[in-house]
Amino acid sequence: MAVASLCKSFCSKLQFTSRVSSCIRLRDSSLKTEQLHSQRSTLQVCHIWAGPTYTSSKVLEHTSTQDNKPKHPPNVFIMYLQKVQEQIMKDHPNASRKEVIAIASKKWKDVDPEEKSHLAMQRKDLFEKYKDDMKSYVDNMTPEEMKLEDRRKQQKLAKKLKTARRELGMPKMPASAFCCYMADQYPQHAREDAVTRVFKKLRDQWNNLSESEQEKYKKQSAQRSEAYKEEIVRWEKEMMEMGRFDVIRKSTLLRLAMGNKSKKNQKEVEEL
DNA sequence: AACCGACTTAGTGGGGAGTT
DNA sequence: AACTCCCCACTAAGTCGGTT
Repeated sequence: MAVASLCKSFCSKLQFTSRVSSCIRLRDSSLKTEQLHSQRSTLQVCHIWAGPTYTSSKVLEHTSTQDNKPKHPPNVFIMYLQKVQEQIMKDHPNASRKEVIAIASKKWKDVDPEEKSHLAMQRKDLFEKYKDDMKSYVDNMTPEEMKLEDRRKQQKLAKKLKTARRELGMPKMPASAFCCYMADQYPQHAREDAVTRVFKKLRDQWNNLSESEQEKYKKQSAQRSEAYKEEIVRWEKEMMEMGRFDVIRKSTLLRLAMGNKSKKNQKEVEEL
């Protein structure tokens, strides 16, 4: 709450138009109050709070839904980085994050072995505490936390799958008739009004189009859909040849398994 | 044992989800 | 599809835990 009130008071005094994207940090509560007192952090947080979507209630909502999962402690270099970065930023006010890390990395090589071992000891303690905290977290997980953990795992898998598919060039889903209409019309109206209003206008226009006028876009969409079907079959065949069954759609795998009429095979596929 | 992936920090640019 | 804004990869070095 100290963070909230501090930011609110600054936001009321200052008018910011731009925003800082790293608002996630706030939700992680990793920005300490002391850090906020430094001008740099305060300004950054005020950027976040001054933004149109991150109102105080939203941030509070995020923090209140935080689970209690212990965080993995940083390694010794990260601990060192945290220690020296403020000074580096003071000495090199225009340095990018990458440059700050590079400077710290260079300094790290010359750090006194005694200091390194001191940090290592600190780190060891933190890790022991982390293990204890983690154990009691796992032992005392609430049904909500279990659900959250499951969701995390699923999200992670989904993300991995998505990235793999993208990297392997999976064809994109075809655009709907409405999307085809938007693609056709939007450029002509883009500068007329705010985006949401243009979209509303085009939505209304779309709804008022006659059957025959809509037909043109339905045809376009159908063509794309046909092309997609061919592309995806080709792509999935290619993936099978590469042995990448993990990226192929479940429906295709199921169909193949059914085609083989092998119940064992189908079971295996379903288990994927 | 050796290797690999995931994770730790913060700022930032870019990707992508959500919106119509 | 275009746009906004949220979210994530990237960057550094080191470490853990799982797999080969």
